[in-house]
Amino acid sequence: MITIPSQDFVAFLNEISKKWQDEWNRNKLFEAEPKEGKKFFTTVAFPYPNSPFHLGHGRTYVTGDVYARFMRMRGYNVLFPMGFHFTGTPIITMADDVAKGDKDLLDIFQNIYEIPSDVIPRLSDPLFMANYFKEEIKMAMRELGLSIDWRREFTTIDPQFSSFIVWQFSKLQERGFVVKDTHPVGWCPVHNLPVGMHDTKGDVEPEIGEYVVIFFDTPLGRLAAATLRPETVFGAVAVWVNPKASYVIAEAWGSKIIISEKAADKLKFQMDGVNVIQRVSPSDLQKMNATNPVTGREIPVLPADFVDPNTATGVVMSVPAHAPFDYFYLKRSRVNLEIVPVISLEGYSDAPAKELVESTQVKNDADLKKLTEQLYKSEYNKGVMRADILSRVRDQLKESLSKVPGSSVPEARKLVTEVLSERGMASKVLEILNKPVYCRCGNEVVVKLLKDQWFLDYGNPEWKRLAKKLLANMRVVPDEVRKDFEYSLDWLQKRACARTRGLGTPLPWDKRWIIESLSDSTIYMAYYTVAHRIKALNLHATQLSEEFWDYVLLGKGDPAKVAEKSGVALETLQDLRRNFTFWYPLDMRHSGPDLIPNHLSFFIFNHAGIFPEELWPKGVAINGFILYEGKKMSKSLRNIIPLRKAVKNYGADVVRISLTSLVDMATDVNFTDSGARAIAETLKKFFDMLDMKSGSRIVGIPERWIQSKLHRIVKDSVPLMTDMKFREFINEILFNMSSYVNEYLEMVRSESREYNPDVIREVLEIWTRLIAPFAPHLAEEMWHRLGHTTFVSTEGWPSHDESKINDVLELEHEYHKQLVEDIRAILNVYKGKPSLVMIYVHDGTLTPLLREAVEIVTKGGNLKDFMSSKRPSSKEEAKTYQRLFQYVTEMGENNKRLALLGVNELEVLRKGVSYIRYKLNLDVEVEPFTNEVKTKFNKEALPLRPAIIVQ
RNA sequence: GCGGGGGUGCCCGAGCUAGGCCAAAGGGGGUGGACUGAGGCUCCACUGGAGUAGUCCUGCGCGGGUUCAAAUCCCGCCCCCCGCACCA
Repeated sequence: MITIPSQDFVAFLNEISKKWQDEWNRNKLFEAEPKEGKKFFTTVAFPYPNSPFHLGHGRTYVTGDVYARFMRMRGYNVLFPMGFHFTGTPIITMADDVAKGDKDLLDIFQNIYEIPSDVIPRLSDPLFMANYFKEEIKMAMRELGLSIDWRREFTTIDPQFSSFIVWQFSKLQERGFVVKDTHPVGWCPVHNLPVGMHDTKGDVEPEIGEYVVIFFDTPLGRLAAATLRPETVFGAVAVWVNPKASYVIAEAWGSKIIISEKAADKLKFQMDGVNVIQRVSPSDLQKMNATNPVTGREIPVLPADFVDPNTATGVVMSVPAHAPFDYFYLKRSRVNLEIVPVISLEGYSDAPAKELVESTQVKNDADLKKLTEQLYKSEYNKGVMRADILSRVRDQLKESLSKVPGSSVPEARKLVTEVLSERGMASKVLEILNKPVYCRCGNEVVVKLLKDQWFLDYGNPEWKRLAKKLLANMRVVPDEVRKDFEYSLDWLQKRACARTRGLGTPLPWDKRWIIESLSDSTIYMAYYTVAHRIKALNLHATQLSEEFWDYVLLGKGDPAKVAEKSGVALETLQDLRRNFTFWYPLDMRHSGPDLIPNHLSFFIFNHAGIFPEELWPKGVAINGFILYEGKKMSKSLRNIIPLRKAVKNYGADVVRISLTSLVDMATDVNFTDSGARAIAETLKKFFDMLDMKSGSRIVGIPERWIQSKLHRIVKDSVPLMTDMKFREFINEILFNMSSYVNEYLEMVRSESREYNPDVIREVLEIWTRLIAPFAPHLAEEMWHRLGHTTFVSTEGWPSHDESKINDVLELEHEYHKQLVEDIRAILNVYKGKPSLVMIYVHDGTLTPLLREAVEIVTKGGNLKDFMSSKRPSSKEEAKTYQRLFQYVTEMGENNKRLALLGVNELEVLRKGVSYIRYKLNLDVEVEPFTNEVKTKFNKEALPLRPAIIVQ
């Protein structure tokens, strides 16, 4: 006996995992080279090494590996490579944080990831960090048993890879997909650098929004009022300024304008030529009137504390009919102004702001803010522009604004903005919407309009068309996410493709810029096909010119000339070309759903824009995220489980199954300790079956039954696995198969004999191969213990023996089980000590009739169809038919199929008596149903529903 | 707001595109039992309610509707999660 106690099973798993990983490695099992036969090229998005892997990272990699291993066993020449993404700023930011001694980060590195204390200080060097975590992640991948061809590993800052990226951008440039434009970004005025989410305090993404600025003329200059609701300008009856803030008269937008001093400072980041002429006090402003540019009326300038001088222009127009703030403060300052309604809203009076403020107990600005949100929302969605506003409009605007009355708020907003902007009466200013956002250095982030920024123009109609075509021909697993891709491809517009800092490749034609990380990771799968050769041949980046890549990747140019020019041997060039064309196109790419709107969409665009159609990727597979004990893993919850730790605690195979196969692909999976243990226990059960070597060689009903179950599973396995229905598959081969084995052993026991070791072996021979993609280490170990000397990882997928699938046998056994259930249900309510169970079987005279009824029901027919086919001759007969038909509609599928087979029920039952006796632990007798039985017990029997009498 | 996905029994999670095999798979947990020197192993039974008979009642977010029949189809409502850009 080699029984391994369960508590030691994990240790055992870890031991064999190491052993087989080494064996695979030694035998170069996963190093793929072009050869005759079908190929399968699969990739998973490469990791960004700014931390070790945690449990959440594992799912996609294992999912990809499971599929790779399955395809390998299906006879495909599988290439599964891996690289590392060094491009971008987060590594730099994180290294900075280490240097600064960021407490939270150090705590996580020390106490969660258990990074040695002598290593931590060295992580302040970004390159050290990237390389350190790269190795760490590689270890995790190896320990998980990923079947990767490691010869092809690279990082995105390898000079050779950079040459590839340079080539990529040249191609995009040639096609006109790279354009120059201005672009607003969050900006730190002290750093003088763009600020993204990773650079802010609390990791907030600065949201940039647009305010419309409407100019109200005054004797001193144009008061620039900023608003998110320009359509309400018809009802602007005053202009607010903050009495405590300082204002300036400045040159901007080609005229003299009045804005807050702070606004003037920030405006300089958005346009050239902003010039402060002089300060002006709020009290001076209040002495003047301003002209509403739309109505032409003179309106007062009034003080209000709620106006934030630091937001937009620091000047606000006052629309008391629709802005609760405006109404409230006008009323409080006892200014009596006309309230001009602009929007009509069902369920409200003319001036909804007034109505809301007066019907609510407004205590502070927070209350007003709530009311404002409520009102803005309903007006935006349901409001209609009033007809009478046109009468207030000054003559020269009447015609161009004539379409405003009757239109919806969003339409009116667009129209008003357009009309006013065209006439120089309005402009726009950008502002951080979720302000204040602070840079890590402590300064408040502002909006800067970057000029001469480089973009990939994903809005280019021709490019979009190609991308959509690619998607249409691509396999998407699961199919539900195809919609997300369609939406994303449609929505993408210009996207900045270069940054001013971070690791990566300089833009070939403008070296001040570094190609940004989501732009240099779109077609890198192509690089894998030759990466190992470039390394082995020690090719230098300078040799890898545009012509070189043109030939290798596109077959363009004369190889002899390219060889001469680059110094790369002709045969080498041709070999590289062969490698590329052999593996490309990519067959499958695995990723999480977070990459759909960005990386995966760019992956589609760039392939579509650079490669000919026959080299476009064939498929993507998306899997959900990971929860740990029902919760999202997060720094704040401190529930991050390092992947390597999980592998150590549960065993690689257990983690692999837990991450990939407990739920459907698209749903988030919940990793729990109890779930992982359940998987380990079940795996162990199969492992322990290796010891079941002695017994009887009888092949009876139980043997034929379990063989039928086994081969049916094998038969269903290929479609399930091909569709990546891993949950269903694991459910079948792990949990169901295990209970089939139990059932088999019970069936054997009920015959008072031993199991058949040959059958157990047959189960294990097949099972080991079926589980191999999921639990490759255990499968390998068992495969060898079964006496094989090959690797199960490269064995063929098992095929089923159709002759062993026996429907009738399975149906009959289900029938026996159903009967046991029925009897148990009776015993449940039976008072007294049962000693004997009598089963009286229907005589079979109704069987042909039953079959006809089942046939009709199966075809979707109803009682009428049945009656008209039978034409009963008496009322009595009709009643029998009706009852029988009713019975059939309520029958289970199993019995229906038995009915169609027209089996002899008495015989079937006799075959099962010993099983039923065994399960109930009671004496059971089977007899034909007779009239005497009927009168004695007042019981009926129907076909497939014998009368049961408990005594 | 726009777009996508959900709300199922103590918990997790299938099923709902093709309505009847659904009191609703599977796993976890719980209760009882078998095995055992012992068990945290394994196996068996039970795990909505009622019941001296294989049944009946209630039930799959809430409220309606279609149908002989609805977790599954239709309408309305409530709630939750994710993405919305220059960031990996």
